Amino acid sequence: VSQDRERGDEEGQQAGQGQTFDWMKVKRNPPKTVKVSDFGLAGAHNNAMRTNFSTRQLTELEKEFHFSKYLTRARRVEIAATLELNETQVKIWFQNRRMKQKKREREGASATTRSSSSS
Amino acid sequence: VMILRSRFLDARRKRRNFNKQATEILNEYFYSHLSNPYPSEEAKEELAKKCSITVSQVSNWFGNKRIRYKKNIGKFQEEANMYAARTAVTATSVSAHGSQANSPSTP
DNA sequence: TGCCTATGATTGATCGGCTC
DNA sequence: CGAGCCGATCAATCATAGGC
Repeated sequence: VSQDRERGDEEGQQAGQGQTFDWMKVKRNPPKTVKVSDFGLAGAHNNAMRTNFSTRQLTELEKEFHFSKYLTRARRVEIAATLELNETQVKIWFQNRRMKQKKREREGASATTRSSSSS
Repeated sequence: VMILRSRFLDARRKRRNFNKQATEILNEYFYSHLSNPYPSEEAKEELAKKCSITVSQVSNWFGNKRIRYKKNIGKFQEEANMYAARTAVTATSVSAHGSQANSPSTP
């Protein structure tokens, strides 16, 4: 029957209509791609936002991925240095790349599931 | 710099909008679960079948919808009320009847 | 025809949970 | 106890579709 529970409205400010649920308040922490010493920033924290990989970097990463879906610590260090990226960025790229491939396989498989629907 | 957006392999971005029927189904689910618009894998599959689209597309749709909704709740108010009213009827059919004018729960 | 908004897809990075 | 992985999601952006 009743299935509602939550809330912690402390702000005390609301338009009034559709209530504000938790998922609407979710905020992601900004990336921490700390890239110190680069520009004379007067601030203190330098969070680099979404990195835009160059075509060269993507090409290299793609090549590596084809060679091996998983990275070894050594390989990661090497690639990061070569492409001027953080080890974390390389690690995450492979992570995302694997997920991307899996998604593709899944979608492609469903299409293959056709043809012989014999009887 | 600017550079390269050569997403040279973005031909697939030849997107096409979904049918109005599909959008109806997706919105109906979204607004009837506004407190938690995160369909389970099973729910996504069912929605995908009903809408004749892939599960990934259902995920994309919910992902975009959630982000854009919370980005500008006011802009979706009308749409929200419309679907809320439309689905409110089904909820009341179970219990006695109660009131259906507005949304339940009001702290 | 040009311009602006709506919308589907892509993707670097985050979040929580699990394994080792 | 922490590092890497998975699965889901976020958030910003791309490129096109649609309306005027």
